[in-house]
Amino acid sequence: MADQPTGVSSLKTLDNALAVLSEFTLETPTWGLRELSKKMDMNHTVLHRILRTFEGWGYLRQNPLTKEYELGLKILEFTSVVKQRMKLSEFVVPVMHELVEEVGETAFLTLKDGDKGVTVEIVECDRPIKFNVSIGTRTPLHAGASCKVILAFMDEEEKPGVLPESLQAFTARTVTEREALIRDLEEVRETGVCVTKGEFSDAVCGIAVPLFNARRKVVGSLTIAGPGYRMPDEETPELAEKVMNKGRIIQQYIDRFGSFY
Amino acid sequence: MADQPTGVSSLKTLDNALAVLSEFTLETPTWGLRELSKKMDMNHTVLHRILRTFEGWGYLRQNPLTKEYELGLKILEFTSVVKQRMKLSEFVVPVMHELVEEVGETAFLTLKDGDKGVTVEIVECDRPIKFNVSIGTRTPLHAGASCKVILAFMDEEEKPGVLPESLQAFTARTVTEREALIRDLEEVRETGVCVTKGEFSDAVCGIAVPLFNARRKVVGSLTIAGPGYRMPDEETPELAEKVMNKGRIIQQYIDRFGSFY
DNA sequence: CATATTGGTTCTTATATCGAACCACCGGTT
DNA sequence: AACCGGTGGTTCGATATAAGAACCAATATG
Repeated sequence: MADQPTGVSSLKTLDNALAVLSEFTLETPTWGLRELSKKMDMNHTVLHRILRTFEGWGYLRQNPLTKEYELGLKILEFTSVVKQRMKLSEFVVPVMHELVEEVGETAFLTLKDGDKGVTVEIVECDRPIKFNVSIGTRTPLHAGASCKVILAFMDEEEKPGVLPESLQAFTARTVTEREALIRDLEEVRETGVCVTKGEFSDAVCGIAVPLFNARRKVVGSLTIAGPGYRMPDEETPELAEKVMNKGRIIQQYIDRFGSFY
Repeated sequence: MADQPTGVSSLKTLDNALAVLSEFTLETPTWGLRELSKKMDMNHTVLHRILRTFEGWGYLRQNPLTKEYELGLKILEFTSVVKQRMKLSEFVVPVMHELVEEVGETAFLTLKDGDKGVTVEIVECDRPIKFNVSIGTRTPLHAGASCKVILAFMDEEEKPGVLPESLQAFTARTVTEREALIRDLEEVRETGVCVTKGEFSDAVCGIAVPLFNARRKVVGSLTIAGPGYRMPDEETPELAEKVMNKGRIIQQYIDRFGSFY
């Protein structure tokens, strides 16, 4: 998390507050008042007021024993709203379940949000070893099948804005060469599907197809991912075909009901 | 949504902002600037700044076509944090799945949050007709099995604070008589399980057992719910037994790993 | 083409936030 | 017990900051 504020036309108090909220992450889900005030280099009185206000609304709550603050249950209220807005559960998830049945690997749906891909829905497969990811995860667009396929189908003029100067390497196999990446993307555009091996996480193979809105702009992707040894090269074409089929079904749904502007 | 602020030691700007955010509900997920400013009786300039600040952080986003605002994907980031904090996915959900297999109805986990019960996890059954509920739903504690069972096991001194003056009726069968409710709760405490029929939603039967934290305070409940005709009186004892069994397993887990302070 | 919307911006005033200094409490040291 | 360093929490005056009337620009409607 720990995003940057926009800086333009924003409320300082609210900016501060949201910066505070963003510190409650998977890595550091709880904070003491003083502890967080040091971390953020923020006057502890100011921080205290912010925490209390959030607490009053249920966004945060204080552990009565340790006095530490953590995210409150109020947050959960919004997830239903977001998801229903994306119309995910009623139609897309069942299709994802079918896909998981067919391929035996975890499937997930990614949406483009600015210069990041966000995992918005996951259907896990029923095996002890499987690809693991959390809802809400944000990753740059240049690595991993789910994100690369989005990048591949973006308008040329939009790309410069979302690609950073230097492409961060997540594994030894992440494509960090601009030229190489562009060649990759061209191939993805030709075949209509993106297959990656260990680019974002070691030993993970991903197969992804793009999803478009009514104006033919990429808005996200449908992906399956699993351990590389279960997805050898000779089987990927067959798997890719299955992902593309389900992708087409979801696409038809989007076209008809116009979600994901 | 649309909760009240606490009023004590809070930041007005942030309070305003959170009040704004709370207007983005399942019923009204999108708002135009002027439209919302009227609804909230708030100067549109002020509102505009709030919306823009939220937008800058990804909590809201503006539909570029309609110019309306809606919740952004940033929200999803937090859900993983909350859930992992509750340690739900890794252990509790599998147990809930087992329960759903056994009884063939939807199961859900409710946590007490102040004077409300919050649905934090749902495992739906695999039937066309089933009980439906959204994650994050907040309901008063006096109606429905999932909430009544929490109320039943709360400390006596804590109850006055959470029970409103008049008990809202959700259906014709909601218990709104204080005396009757107290008798119900006593029975629940004796049997250790709460069975309700159509108290919160018409024709819905719910069976719930309480969950306690390390200090033996009720923190939530495990519930199954389905259409009344599939859960006739003669079968409820058997179903209740199954819910209690799974409840015990989850309870053991909580006792060992101490989630849900 | 006038009117009434909409979203968005500017600039002044007054108000709401900041933050130093302040408790009260707790646990360990001396 | 007195002291220290560490919590979380509170108070109140100075001033930075957000409120809001008046203002665009654009679109839609008659």
